[in-house]
Amino acid sequence: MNESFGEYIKRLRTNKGFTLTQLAAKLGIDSANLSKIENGKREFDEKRLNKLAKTFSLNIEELKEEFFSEKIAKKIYETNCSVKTLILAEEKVKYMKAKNIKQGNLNF
Amino acid sequence: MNESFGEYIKRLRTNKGFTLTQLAAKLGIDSANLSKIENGKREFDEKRLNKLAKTFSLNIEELKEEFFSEKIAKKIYETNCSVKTLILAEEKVKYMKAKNIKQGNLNF
DNA sequence: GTATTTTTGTCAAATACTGACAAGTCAAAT
DNA sequence: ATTTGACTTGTCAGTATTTGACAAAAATAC
Repeated sequence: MNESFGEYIKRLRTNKGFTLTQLAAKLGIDSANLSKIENGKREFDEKRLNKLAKTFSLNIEELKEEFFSEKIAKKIYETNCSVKTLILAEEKVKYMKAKNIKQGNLNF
Repeated sequence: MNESFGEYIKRLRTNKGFTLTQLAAKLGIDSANLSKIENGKREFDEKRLNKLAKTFSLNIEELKEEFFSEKIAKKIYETNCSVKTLILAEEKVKYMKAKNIKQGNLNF
């Protein structure tokens, strides 16, 4: 069990026997774009998560986990950061949360 | 020791007794923008990291750690994800690396 | 072979980001 | 009270990035 979000969608789609065109229609996008999404050349738009969940009867929370973990993974991958950097990042998140709870804003 | 990247810059600057205008000039930006950066309302452009390091005689690697950890932290914060999601993300990073070493591309 | 499915290239439109400028607040000095 | 300097905020045009659509090519199935 290890795959990109695109591969995840592709697996769901083929398991159900859908073509790109069929699923794309359900999601409200072009089949060419869906192809790119599955192959990691485009991003899946967050606003379509609900349609995706509905189509495959997925728990929306689990789906979001899959989706957001991908976003974070990309960031980690693209910055090519070390474990040390990750730990620092988690500390910063705590700091952000503490600060924004106090101040009630979203600045960061 | 816990601060945002903006606060980090501000601390460096004030410790040296620089004004916004002075540091901004060294970095090649407007003082108004530097103010926004320090207050978390703008992003610091990666291409200016070297000038920043030089100005304050910082180790560029440590500076990058500070910089990239912030980027990752923001992603984590903005997706409001759980620890579980983070663990999943790290697995995905491993997967990405393994896959792209094999395939030699950067698609994800 | 043809038909269907998938992938790729390209483009304009939409979106987001950047740096600069002007105008604003504020505190300290005179 | 006015001026000065440091900092902050709002706005805006220019830039860069991302998006969805269409056409065409490539791969797969029949």
